[in-house]
Amino acid sequence: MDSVEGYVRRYALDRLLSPELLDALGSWGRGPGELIIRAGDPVRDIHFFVEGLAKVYSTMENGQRLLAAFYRPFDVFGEAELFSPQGYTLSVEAMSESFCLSLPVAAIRKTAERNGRLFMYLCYRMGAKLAERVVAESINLRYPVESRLASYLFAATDAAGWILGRDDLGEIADFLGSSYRQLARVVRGLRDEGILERTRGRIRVLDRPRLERLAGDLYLRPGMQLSPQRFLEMNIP
Amino acid sequence: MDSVEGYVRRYALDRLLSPELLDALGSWGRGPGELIIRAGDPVRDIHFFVEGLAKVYSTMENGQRLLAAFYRPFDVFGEAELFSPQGYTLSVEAMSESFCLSLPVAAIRKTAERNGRLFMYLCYRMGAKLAERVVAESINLRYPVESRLASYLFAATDAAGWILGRDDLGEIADFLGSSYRQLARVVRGLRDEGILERTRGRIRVLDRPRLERLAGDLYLRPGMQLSPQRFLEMNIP
DNA sequence: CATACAATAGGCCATATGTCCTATCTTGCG
DNA sequence: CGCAAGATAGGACATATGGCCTATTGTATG
Repeated sequence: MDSVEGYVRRYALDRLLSPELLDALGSWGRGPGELIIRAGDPVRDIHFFVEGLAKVYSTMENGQRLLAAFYRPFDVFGEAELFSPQGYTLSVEAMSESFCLSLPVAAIRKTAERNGRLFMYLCYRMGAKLAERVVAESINLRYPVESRLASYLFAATDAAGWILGRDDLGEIADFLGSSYRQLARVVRGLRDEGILERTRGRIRVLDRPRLERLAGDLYLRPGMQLSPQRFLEMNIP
Repeated sequence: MDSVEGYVRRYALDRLLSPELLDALGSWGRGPGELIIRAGDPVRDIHFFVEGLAKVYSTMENGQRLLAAFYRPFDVFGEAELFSPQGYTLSVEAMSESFCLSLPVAAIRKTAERNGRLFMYLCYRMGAKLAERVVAESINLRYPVESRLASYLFAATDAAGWILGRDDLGEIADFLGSSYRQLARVVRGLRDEGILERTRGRIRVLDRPRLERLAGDLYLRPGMQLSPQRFLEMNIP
């Protein structure tokens, strides 16, 4: 973990934000399992995600959830709701020790005229997120639960194969839009094939390469994303 | 159909765009079944959709498609790819006589510093589209083909119940992420219940209220969208 | 340690959907 | 008119998935 100034430098936020906005930056951390954003809460800030691993999901009226994506730094949360009076659409949950810089929406609105670069970056980032959603949607709809579980495990396990965060099978079924029953079947199938093992109720991935081949390449498509610095270099003459 | 100036006035584009960008506006129309945007084409313009009905879909490597949304004026197409070097992500197809104003990306980049309002509006619109995608995704994943077909028909039929555009059952199955076989079964079910009829291969909706109840409320959620004018009024002091 | 509760494991059956195949129907064209 | 290509209708069967239920295991708590 670094200081606010350290993160500002690391991600060139001083080239993205006007001085007033730099002054308005707050900062805070969350531990595994804690919420960074709760869907439905009023939108007071947008958040720059600078440290950790987070998952993003929606919650339907009946309480069912659906995993949207995993995010790693650098990224932005809550920007989609910048002009929405409805509150946050998605919940964001830390899966490891995480750290954010927050920027009050009120400050953004007040200084909008002087922060064209921020809006350009947000346009870039939201455009990319839209494209990601389309890919994820196609895959979610057409691939079996096995592929979706493989994607989930591929993105959400550490090097030793243990799942990050504290989700049990029920939670994972929920996130994947599957039933507990079906997920249990699929887990057994993967276990029988030696791709993972279950020790005291915990899932551990044994054969990461094979898991990747099963995964529909859903989450965490790597390297497609520009930091603010690279974005500015490529788009501001 | 109106003149470019007429549309500019109608949607207050002169308050959204700098004079250089207003001058750079082009215009063109498309008939039913014609493409407004072809996925993969290089991104030369963003498009303001001012007249007609259009559907937006993605195409996967294997040729399968997936319907993303139906759009009516006012809306923007191609803005998600404004900063993307990858070409358009989605295809947009006119379903009725349609008309667009196009704005060259090169002109936007050149005048970016003077067009903060455009970027703000695009942030607003993309944020809303992201939220829509999340809702559509949950519904697509958890609702049966029957609901998705109901949504499709609800959004894509005229007052007399005839389907707009020239899609046959095969195309619709493709768009809904279903098989032809399953879609045919579902169509028969709806026909047996008197919700629609089939005359010489054409589908016609008979009982729109019942169809709406079946639909997962997927496409065309109404009234949630601000024109540029209303957006500016609410967000620019 | 004993109990209670939550999570896991898996049987059983119904439904939704996909794949393959064949017959019928439409439509454009010679 | 009569044929050929494409679209539609539907049977037969396999797979994916969901819902319900029961037994077992793990864990927290008194």
